[in-house]
This record gives sequence, structure tokens and C-alpha cells, in this order.
Amino acid sequence: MTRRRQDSDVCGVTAAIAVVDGKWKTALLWLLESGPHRPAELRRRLPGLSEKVLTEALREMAADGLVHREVYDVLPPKTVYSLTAFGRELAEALAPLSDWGHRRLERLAEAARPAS
Amino acid sequence: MTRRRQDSDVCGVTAAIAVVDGKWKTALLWLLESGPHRPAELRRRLPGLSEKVLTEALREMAADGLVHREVYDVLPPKTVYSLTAFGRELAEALAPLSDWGHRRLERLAEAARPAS
DNA sequence: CTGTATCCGGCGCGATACTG
DNA sequence: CAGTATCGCGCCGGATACAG
Repeated sequence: MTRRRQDSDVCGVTAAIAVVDGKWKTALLWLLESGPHRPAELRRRLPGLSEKVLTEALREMAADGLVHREVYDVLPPKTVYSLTAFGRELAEALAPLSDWGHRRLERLAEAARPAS
Repeated sequence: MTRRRQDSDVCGVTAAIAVVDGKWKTALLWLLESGPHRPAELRRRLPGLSEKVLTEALREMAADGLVHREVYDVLPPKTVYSLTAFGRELAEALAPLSDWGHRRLERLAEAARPAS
């Protein structure tokens, strides 16, 4: 996504996208929507996502109130991330956008097809 | 927004955000929603937006089928950009996200307030 | 396994100057 | 007024090594 790190703005869309800005956050939101996950699991699901970037993304999402970070003080270390109510609301607000995106993908697919 | 320039993905949200990726596209979408506009007018409304970046953004949005570019071959040059039906659908799909964003902004505002 | 610390390349975007 | 051409900075994100 875009480099949406913004200035002071009062646009709701901008304020919302700012929070899912970054290459992986939407995917993380989607994965966490199906239930709590541990970091290792998330990385397994998202090939190419490095530890550093994952941690950064989750920390920012936590700071934004989208996810909850539960730390168990045991050995080996165990941490579980889950969606907050606020995060779930965001996921729901994203649904219409998802529909539109799928329509766009269909368009692209049929545009790639030579003759219909 | 994020650097969402995507690889092959099947996520609708990603496909949608890819199209409004960039610092100004959501604002342009919003402005064009109220009717056709000429470049100079758009720049007047969006302080800080350079000619180059504006042209790039509009061209990309046109390529994505969001806006229509109407060129009048006169002097001085005249060009008018307007939203396509597809673009308007996107704007509508963005509405819930806008609502969520405003709720987030309210949160931030009251969090900044010392005592309630 | 979870998380931190650096280094560095790529590119989005802003500034500026110029053309038709 | 609409659009193009360069140049360069800032910062996100990938790679790697290391710590608890």
C-alpha cells in the first residue's frame, strides 16, 4: 500500500487506510479474523514475511488498537495475537471493498482473455 | 498508503487498495465524486500536489478504469476528468471504511483529552 | 520460538525547469 | 493550462546476525 503515513487529515478513508498501511497488515488482519494466532504460525502462512517486519506490523496494529498481544512467560516463549473488537469492526468495514476488489479481479481476468 | 504494488494475489481488499494506492488517489476520488474537474481545479483543492504527481495519479486511475479523461483540442488546452461508473462503485464501497476511520479519529481525539 | 539491531536497495513523491 | 523530464531525499521493507 501506499506510503500513507500522513499529515493531519480529517478524511475517514485516509484514517482507516493509515492503519492497514504496509505490505502485510491486511493479510494479517484477514488471518487473525479466523482466530488467535502465534507469530510462527503467521509466518508460515505468509511466505516472504520476515520476523522483523512481522513484529513491526503487529506492534503497530497493537498500538492502533486492532490486535491484542498476549504474552505467556514460559519457556520456550509463547505469544498469541488476536483481533480486538475494534479490529473486527475494521475487518467488517473492509468487506464491501473486498467485494469491489474481486469484481476488479474478474475484469482483469476477462480482459486478459483474447476473445469471450 | 502502503507500497501496495502487488504481485499476483487473490485478495479482494488488496486488489482494491492497490488502485487507491499513492498519497493522493483517495482524495482525488473524493473530489471527483462531486463532479468532473479540470487539473488546475484539482491542484487548487489539494495544496502540495505537484503537476507531475497529479498527472501520474490520474493516468493510473484512468488505466485502472476509475476515471475518464476527456481532452478538448483547443487553445488553451482543456482536459476534464470524471469518475466512471466503476469508480463511483469504488467510492461507495469505501463508505463503511470511511465511517470506521471517523470512529478511529474520535478515539484519538478523546485519548488526547486528559480527563473526560 | 519470540524479538532486536543493523545495513542497504528500491521507489514513491516533491522540487524544479521546460515544451506545446 | 496541460503535460513531460530530471534529480534526489526519505523511508518502507528484505536480509542477516544475534539475544533471551
